[in-house]
Amino acid sequence: MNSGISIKELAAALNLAPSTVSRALNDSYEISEATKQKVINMAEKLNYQPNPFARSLRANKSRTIAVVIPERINNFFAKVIDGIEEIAQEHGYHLLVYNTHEDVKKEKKILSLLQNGRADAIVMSVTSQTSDTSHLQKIHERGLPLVFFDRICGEIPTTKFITNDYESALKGTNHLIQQGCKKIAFLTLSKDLSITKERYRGYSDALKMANLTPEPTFSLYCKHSDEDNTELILKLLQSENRPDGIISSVEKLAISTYQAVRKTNLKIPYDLKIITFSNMSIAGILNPSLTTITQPAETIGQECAKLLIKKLTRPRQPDFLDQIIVIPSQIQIRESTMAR
Amino acid sequence: MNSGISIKELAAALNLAPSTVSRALNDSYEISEATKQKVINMAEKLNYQPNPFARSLRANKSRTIAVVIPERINNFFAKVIDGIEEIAQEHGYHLLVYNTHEDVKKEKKILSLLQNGRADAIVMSVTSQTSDTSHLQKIHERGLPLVFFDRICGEIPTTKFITNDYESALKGTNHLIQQGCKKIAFLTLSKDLSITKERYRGYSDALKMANLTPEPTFSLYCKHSDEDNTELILKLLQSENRPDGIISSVEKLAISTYQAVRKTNLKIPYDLKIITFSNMSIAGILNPSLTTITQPAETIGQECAKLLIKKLTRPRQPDFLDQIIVIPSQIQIRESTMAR
DNA sequence: CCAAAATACGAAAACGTTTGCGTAGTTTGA
DNA sequence: TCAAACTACGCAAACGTTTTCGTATTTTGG
Repeated sequence: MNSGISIKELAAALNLAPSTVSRALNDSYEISEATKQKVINMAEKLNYQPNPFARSLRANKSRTIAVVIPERINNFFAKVIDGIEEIAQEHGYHLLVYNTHEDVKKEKKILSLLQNGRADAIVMSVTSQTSDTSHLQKIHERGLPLVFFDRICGEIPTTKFITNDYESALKGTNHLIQQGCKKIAFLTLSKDLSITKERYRGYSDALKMANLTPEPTFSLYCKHSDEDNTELILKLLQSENRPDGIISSVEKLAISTYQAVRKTNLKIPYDLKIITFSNMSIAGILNPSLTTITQPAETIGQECAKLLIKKLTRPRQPDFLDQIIVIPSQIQIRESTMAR
Repeated sequence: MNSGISIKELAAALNLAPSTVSRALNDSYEISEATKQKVINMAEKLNYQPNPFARSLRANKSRTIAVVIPERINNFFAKVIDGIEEIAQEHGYHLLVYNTHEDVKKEKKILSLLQNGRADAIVMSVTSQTSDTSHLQKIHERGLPLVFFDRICGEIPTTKFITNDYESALKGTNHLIQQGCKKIAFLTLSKDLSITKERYRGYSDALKMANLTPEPTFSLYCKHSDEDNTELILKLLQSENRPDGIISSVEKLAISTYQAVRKTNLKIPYDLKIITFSNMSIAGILNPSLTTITQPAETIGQECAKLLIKKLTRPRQPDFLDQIIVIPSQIQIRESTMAR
């Protein structure tokens, strides 16, 4: 299989002890320059590659970060991972990536697997089903560095990275109001999600500030397949007292809304305006083009990774502060929220 | 850090030898049922988690598969990884995922890192820059199981999984011809890519069969940013002898085409018809909706993983055959290729 | 009833690193 | 000049598993 040579064989080829070779390769001050050069040259010549598992076993470090996301076919999460990977690679760290598929059972299973030290740290965004957080608590209590992003878990005292969910939702809703909307609906995945709560707060406060009352039926909690969501939204659009504006908490519900609108006689933005949290690059070529609240995905990933790397690579770092770091989104206004 | 208990401590708690505990946990026939139960119960009670690095070191296996892709923000690759992960998880395998960002230098660096046995196998899709394949050859010669999908490397004698690129491109081009196109352009990334060659062959043969001649200027090789691509396509569309049909080898060039068309007076499908290889779920809500050749992404991932797992989990498996396994795409006809 | 086989477990080595400790040989310092 | 310090390296243990080999005890069989 992995027929590489070991440090013993390398040492034998040099008539040196393995310990000397190890120190030479690790640039120890105890080894003379001459010897170091010899070792390095021979290592190059024989293509010596240190066995990562022996290293990990010895050092109790894996140089690996686990990333746990609820969805892979998602521009936001993909970009976050790109950001994490960028920083991780700079420091020689590898990424184990796990997709929970929005399934809390899978999330628990995966976190359980990660208890054994396979990864030095975990960066994750929880499932829309995650309300019981004992599995997360267990990981944190075990001392495994854990940070959250986007869909965070408030109960765990660690650092979380999010965008300005409240403010963006407030601004987004305000934008709809300014464009003339009176009956604004809020689309999201699950009540349990941190982002749902914050974004709903922003939505709700914006309505109140405009002396509009948030109707209960205008908050749509979608959990199922894209088809089911489209159906739900269609029903809302066909109801007697239909909304004239929509703010969507996640990208795919905006897509479902476009799908649903196609089955009606409604026209965006004339009969219905819509704004969504989204990292779609193609929002601009939808017809009508889609107004988005663009989350700083890569930056979030980079910041997560930077924090982890700092903790993992420097000696005696303190535990992560129980804090929420906010990186603001940018609203891109397009046709879907044009005033008539 | 990872303050779990070791098998020694577990053995001590049971007044047994570590070897006995190990055998008990691995359900060895040499251990009595009574002892097995005791061990299992105590392991549960003390939350014993075997150290994966000790195992890997001992067994020279990592239970890890490396996935190397050129782009993460891409529905096709995301779905393939989902497929790989599904099968891998069923067999207790973990996924290290690397994004080369279409950069062959990064590809080389990553493959170099993978030489040390960190992963038991590699499944990858090469960069659009990959023409020299020595780094891939080296991995293969080292005996590390390696399979390719989609963007394959013909020089390496191993198993490759692709879709019916030639046939799909042929059918897709034929479809354009049937819908009335006379001047059909072909968009792709790089001449070096396997998929480019096959899909171009299909495109070219379809033209010949219809007594049309493929014009050199109608083959667009895009390498740069989305903006540059849009510019390139725009120039093509504004040229004197502009195409009336486009078949795009990759999703994002179809998107760029939509972007470019927006800057002209052309109307899809009246002035220009377009079909593309794509795994976008939202092809249907583009305006006009986009005719696609949908690759069986999940299946490709699953098949890659199945093949690898078979080799990794069964004793004395032969090396992968030097063969290409074809899983057909499905053409979904939508508005973008409607006849006038 | 006793040799042979089967059962159930333990001791120790091995996987490939890194590192604490020991030590020749050399250099330093008063 | 001679003890002290330093230089440059080797020995061996340790990380946590799994597995080979060995063996005491029990069971089987003729």
